[in-house]
Amino acid sequence: MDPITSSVSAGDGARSEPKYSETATRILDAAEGLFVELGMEATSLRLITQQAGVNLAAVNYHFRSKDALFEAVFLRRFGPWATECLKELDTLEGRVAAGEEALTAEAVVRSYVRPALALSKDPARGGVMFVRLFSRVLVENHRQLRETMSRQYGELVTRYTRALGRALPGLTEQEVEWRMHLGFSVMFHAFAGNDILKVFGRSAVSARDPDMIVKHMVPFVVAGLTSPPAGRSDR
Amino acid sequence: MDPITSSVSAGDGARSEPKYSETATRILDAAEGLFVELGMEATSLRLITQQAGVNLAAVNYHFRSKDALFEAVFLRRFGPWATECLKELDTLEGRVAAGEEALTAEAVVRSYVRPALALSKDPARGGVMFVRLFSRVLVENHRQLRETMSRQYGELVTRYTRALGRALPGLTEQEVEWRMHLGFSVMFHAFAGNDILKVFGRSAVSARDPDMIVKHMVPFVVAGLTSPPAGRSDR
DNA sequence: GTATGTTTCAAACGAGTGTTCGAGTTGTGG
DNA sequence: CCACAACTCGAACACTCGTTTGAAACATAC
Repeated sequence: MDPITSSVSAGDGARSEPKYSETATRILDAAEGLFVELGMEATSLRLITQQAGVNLAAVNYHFRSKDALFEAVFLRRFGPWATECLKELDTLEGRVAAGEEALTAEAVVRSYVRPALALSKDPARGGVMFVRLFSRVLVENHRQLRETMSRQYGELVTRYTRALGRALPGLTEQEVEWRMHLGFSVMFHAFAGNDILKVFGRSAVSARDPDMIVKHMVPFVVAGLTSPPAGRSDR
Repeated sequence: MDPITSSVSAGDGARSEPKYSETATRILDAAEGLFVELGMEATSLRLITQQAGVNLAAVNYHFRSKDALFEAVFLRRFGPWATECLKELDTLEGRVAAGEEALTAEAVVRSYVRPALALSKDPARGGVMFVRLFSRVLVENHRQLRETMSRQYGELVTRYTRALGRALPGLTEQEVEWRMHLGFSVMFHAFAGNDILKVFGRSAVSARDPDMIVKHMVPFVVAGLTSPPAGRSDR
């Protein structure tokens, strides 16, 4: 029987983290690094399997297709991150409801930065790979993956928009969405190290220490989010 | 004789905008759109030449190779943008020296946003294509292109760093570089429409009107740039 | 007219792509 | 021991890829 259906859907309708066999894991690990470094199109299955030390046909056996492999590589990291984000939001909103904390933009930002930071510092969960992969997904056009994301993780963005809206009263819904977009964008690309200075060969900065990144990025993002509303009219 | 050497280097050592034959231009136009939409690796020369209505071999005749074509596609837009940015910086610094204007972060930001905005609104110069292409170059790894950039356009980033440093006294050189990186990153990805909400299928926002983008992005970036320095210590 | 240099074109080249297939191997329960 | 499923493996399939070639078409100058 093919191992795909047995691992991805674990029975009920709830989202679940599939367990992978050792071979499948080796493939995922190798593919992750190569997708991040070379991009999905430029990475061949032969390179992946060679680096993973498995047979070429194993990819199609375990993942059906290259596209499905990419999706699996991404979701393996994205799932846990999203789960942790929702948990952070839960506790934050709990504390706010209990009057123990104010719902500030910084608190919201930290609730999604913290899981990303934890991931970045944990090599066992892919380290900085996930963020770099995400920054690629933002720019490239993985239609199939986007469908999965909007189907399975729509709740995430809905809840963040609502929380940010409450943290930033005085802003229209459109303005909130704009700042969400900009704030998340900065985080992922900053973590991923997509540095303009690097493109120009002036990369003294990107020391790639995740703590350093957070230190510089969070104040930047918070300042952007909390800046006074843009001009009143719509032109 | 091959037309490459005759167009790219126009004699002296100065950077020059090469003139392209009609066939070469058709190729550049088609390639630009496809590289932006599909990425360089996923775009085949056959697709480009078919869409451009030229023979397949024309690419290698006019541009030597696919890699060189990509570089040409990018530099055709980047060159004019960089030139205009330097011009804006010149006039800004001139007015500052004459005491007619203060050197604010916003003025610096606008000096690189304005050329990008002008480009985005001018279909004859590629419209929004250039910014989207740049956002891809930020994420992907075009080694050859990066060498060209750092060789030919190092001045651009040097001058911006210096200007921003003067506009933001009180910041260390490292902090200035960090904010440069973050500020430019936001601009390109915002213009390019690399929207997180879009990935999740909640894309009510990205109306893609360049003026709208500027309206929301500039205050965000300026607020981030001018925010108080991060914590004093280095941890 | 011929000669010369530039540009186009159809066809092919060899290498590399994702995917499939069927035989082989391994491991587990009866 | 056997049957049966899960898994691995080498070989092949049917393409597509970027690039090259050599002959034709075109332009320009003498």
